[in-house]
Amino acid sequence: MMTRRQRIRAALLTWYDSHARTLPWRVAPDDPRVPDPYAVWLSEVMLQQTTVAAVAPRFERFVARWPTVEALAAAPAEVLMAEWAGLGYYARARNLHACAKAVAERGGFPRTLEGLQALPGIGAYTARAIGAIAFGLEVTPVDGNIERVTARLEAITDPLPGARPVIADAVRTLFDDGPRPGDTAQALMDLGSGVCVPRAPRCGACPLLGDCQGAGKGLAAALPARAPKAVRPSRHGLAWVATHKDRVFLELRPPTGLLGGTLAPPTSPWVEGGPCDAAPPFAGSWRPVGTVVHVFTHFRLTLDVMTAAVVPQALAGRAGQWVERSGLDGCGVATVFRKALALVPEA
DNA sequence: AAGACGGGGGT
DNA sequence: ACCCCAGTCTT
Repeated sequence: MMTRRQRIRAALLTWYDSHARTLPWRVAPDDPRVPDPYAVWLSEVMLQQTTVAAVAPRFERFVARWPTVEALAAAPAEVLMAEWAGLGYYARARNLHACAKAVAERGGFPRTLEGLQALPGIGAYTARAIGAIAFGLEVTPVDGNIERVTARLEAITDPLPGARPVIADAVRTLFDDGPRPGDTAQALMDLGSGVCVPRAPRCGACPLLGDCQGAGKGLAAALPARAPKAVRPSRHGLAWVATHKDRVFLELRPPTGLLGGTLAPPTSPWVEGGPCDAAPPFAGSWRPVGTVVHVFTHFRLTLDVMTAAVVPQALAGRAGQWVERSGLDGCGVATVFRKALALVPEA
């Protein structure tokens, strides 16, 4: 007689053996090779707060350019930032570099949860993901996917974020301390990504349907419950895009804070309330070329874009660089400023 | 405990 | 156009 836990784990792994996604950083379930901790770490950091579709091509570029953690550690920071541009949460790129240096220095990744979690940019989730997938530690990472799968499986109706510890306990009880921990974690991720999806779960395709208490109660689509969302404030600002022939003037933003370490045109402060009337950073025949709306996690930005043809001498003493418009891809410009620069007509 | 921190995808 | 999604670090 199998217990419910045994049934769930067996069904999950059997499903994974035939349905595992093929991903650039993944070792297939029937492949005897051991996953490369560098690839597991890099992919998991890139995947924090984002999606497989966005990460896959960027991951391939990263490993082609830096095949080992030692190579990444030796990369110049601005080159790494340029490769990261567009992926968001730029502190991850800074921490990635710091982590690579620390790992190269100590001669490899630590093989314990505590050792992993002490590294920059590796928290409770990523430590468990690397531990389970790369080192076979019998632990289960809890990301949004696994949280959702588990809340449904166990019909946990308390709202997030308060329910987080309850769900984490359920994950431990069901999935820790068993065989194939890396495949178990990846199976849960694939299930959450393709079957047990947020809005309209495909319960008919789920290998765990028979043991899913949420589906049994008709609750699956409604779980996990969430506390009411906070209202997102609105801020306004101006961006000044100086042009000279086929170049635009960009500055390096401060290393920490919003979009830290990325290249951007000069902007006004971004203030709550109506349009602002800040003075341009330097003289020019400024004219408006349009407006960009960009939504950040904690506010919505309306950016009015101004442009002027400016001779470089007029900016003498101002730190920054004139960048060719054709070279803007790969040079560390965040998405909001790519949208702004796209509004500026060719000289 | 709460807030800061991007961007992309579905509807 | 709007809504939803998702880890780590700092304060």
